[in-house]
Amino acid sequence: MAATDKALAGLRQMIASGELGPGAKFPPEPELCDHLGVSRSSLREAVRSLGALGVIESRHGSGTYVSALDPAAIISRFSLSVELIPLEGVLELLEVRRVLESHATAAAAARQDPELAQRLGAILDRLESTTDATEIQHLDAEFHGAICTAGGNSTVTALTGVIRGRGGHYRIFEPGADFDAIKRTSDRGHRAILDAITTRDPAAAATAASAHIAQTELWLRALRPDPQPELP
Amino acid sequence: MAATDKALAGLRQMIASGELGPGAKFPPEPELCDHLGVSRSSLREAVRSLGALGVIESRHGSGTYVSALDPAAIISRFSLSVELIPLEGVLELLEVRRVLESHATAAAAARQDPELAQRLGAILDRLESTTDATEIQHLDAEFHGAICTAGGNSTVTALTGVIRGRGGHYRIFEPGADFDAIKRTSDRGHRAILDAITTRDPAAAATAASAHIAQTELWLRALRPDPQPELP
DNA sequence: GTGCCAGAAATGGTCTGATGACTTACGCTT
DNA sequence: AAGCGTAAGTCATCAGACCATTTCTGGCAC
Repeated sequence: MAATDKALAGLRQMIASGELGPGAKFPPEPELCDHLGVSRSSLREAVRSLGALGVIESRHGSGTYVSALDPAAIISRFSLSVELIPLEGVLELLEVRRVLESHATAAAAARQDPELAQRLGAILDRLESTTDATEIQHLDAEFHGAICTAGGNSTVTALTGVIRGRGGHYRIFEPGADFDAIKRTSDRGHRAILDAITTRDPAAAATAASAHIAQTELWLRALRPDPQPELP
Repeated sequence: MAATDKALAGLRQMIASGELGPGAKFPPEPELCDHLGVSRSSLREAVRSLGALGVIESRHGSGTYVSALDPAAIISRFSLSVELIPLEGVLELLEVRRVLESHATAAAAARQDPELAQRLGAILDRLESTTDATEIQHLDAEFHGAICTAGGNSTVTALTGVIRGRGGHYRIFEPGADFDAIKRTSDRGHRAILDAITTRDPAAAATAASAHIAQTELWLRALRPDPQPELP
């Protein structure tokens, strides 16, 4: 087995066996090299691999630690790869978002939480009064994110967030011929979702969310040419 | 910005900008070091990071290439991190699987595909006649995997597969007091799913799949102590 | 005794150079 | 034209040195 793979397997085993739980500190690099039988370079490459996956994290001058191993945090790391997926693949991902988010929206509607509806309404008021593409994107994320959070499953929130972030790189809301029509349709969709939540109608909420995201899929399909994601 | 981060950003930018598409080959390491302004160690750590995420892959003696950037392949890389998530988190993930897989099962039922029903029936025949834990796990994966594939979204198939694989590390089907009852309930659940697919009833299929996976969640909750995932 | 500060120790981050291992391409032989 | 061996190209690994950051420790001032 290759050196880096050996180190990778060893590190994973230390976590999987329970020897090191969430937040635990690894031995210093020289000690790990000795224990795993690889050079420092190979060990460090293995550490980077697990770091990219959100499993461990190194702090300069302090040490290397097992992460919290929280599913939401780990899924968020996916954005590093998802942001590079071409449009073809993004459309498949949007189906995942549609299914998960309509589920979460129904769960949010089932909750007896007037404060949530009020907060969502405030977001929509701001969203409907702006035409700035960046602001639209942020408020849209805030709206859907708040609903998913109310849905109660942080993993779903993280996953839908990653996918939504990827879709956001395709600027639907650029000033153009169709801008007004698209914006009006989008605003209507958001209001339909909020109405269903306000009236505590989970089935209507699921339908509204599903339709809203399906509409986004249609817009993206029309945008095929020239995707230019911006990296942070 | 740190050297490795600089290299990471540079590599991602080369892909995101379209300079290098799926399958394209990167320049040799020394050239990349020069271009990105970092040492070879730092470059290699950045490459490993993106490799772990399934974005690029290095082939010894050949070169470093952009991966296919297929969403299903990228999601499959998640198993490296998901397999390390503690039981608490796995339960949240199972809700994701339940929602996605019941959707995919409904889609499979909507298809007019007698050959699928026949194939699934053959799997269940084998599954019902075995009591070996490993074989049960494999046949269960084959059954649900075939259904998800028929659902038509490879991203959903990959995601549910990763989560199912994680759950599989908790051995529900170990010989014990409840083995017979659990096995019988599980078999019944599978048959209910197949019946719904055979009769082309998407709603019933979604319900059956959802109930079946919810049952798994209950069994896992009862298994809290001593999870020992086996790494390959 | 408490709080602060400087220095020392511990630890990860980066760079350099050399060597090994594998793949690919080329040219030679048959 | 096919097969084969060699050479070039490329990634994999190791070793050692030095830098940057964090953390610990001891002593000093109050």
